[in-house]
Amino acid sequence: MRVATWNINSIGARLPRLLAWLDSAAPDVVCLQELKSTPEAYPVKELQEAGYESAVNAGGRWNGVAILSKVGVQDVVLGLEAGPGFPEVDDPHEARAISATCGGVRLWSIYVPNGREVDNPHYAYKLEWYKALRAAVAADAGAERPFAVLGDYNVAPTDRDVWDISRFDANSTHVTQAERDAVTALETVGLSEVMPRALKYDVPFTFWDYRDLGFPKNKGMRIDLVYGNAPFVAAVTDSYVDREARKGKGTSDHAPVVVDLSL
DNA sequence: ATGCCCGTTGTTAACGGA
Repeated sequence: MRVATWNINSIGARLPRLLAWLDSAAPDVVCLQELKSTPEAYPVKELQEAGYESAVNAGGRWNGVAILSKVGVQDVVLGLEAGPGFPEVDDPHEARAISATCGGVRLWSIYVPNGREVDNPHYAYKLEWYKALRAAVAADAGAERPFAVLGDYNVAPTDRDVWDISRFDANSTHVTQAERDAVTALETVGLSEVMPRALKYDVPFTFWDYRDLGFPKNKGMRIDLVYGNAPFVAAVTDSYVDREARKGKGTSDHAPVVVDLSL
């Protein structure tokens, strides 16, 4: 089974690129983030014609997550509301999480709040959101069924996971110890990271800013991550960041992360 | 070549992204 995660930065604008990538990479399941779509505008028919069922949590102009599957989508849950400790900071109805069971694997697609600046209330919201996520996934993480949380974590786990750490200051998000601790705290409930291969260069960045020739200069960040429970990690045969999908016109600013499983 | 931001909206400026 091949699963993937991709922040596509608008499913409306990205549909041609998405369909082409589904055809070439042929994943069984894809976790998508940043749909930037209303439920009505979500291209359910086009994706069906490509062979994928959709579970969708669409938030309109901002956010939005989905799970595409060729192997079924069962027991769909929208958001973190199902778990205790859902953060009440900012808008509690932002479309940032969805979970489903696909081909016997329980999967979450998450779009973690950006945080904006360390002194912005959105940063505290980001840390609260991580706490709620950990609580929400704890039971599945400890279970026997293969389980993984895939998505845009909006955190670079180490200094190596950004192109130049000296470009980040004390008010910069994505690289603070508190954010990194929030991610690694997922290990306390039984999850561990699946590290992808880079297809080029040493670090498998997943995001490059559109501005200032970010991609050609490889000024990237590794912020799209996969955490799985022990049965999921044991089944992994390969993982890589498909930076080819970042090339050319009309691309997302993120590249997909692909995980192959012997399931 | 991978090339000088992009997507959305009570749109023609503002906001968010990271």
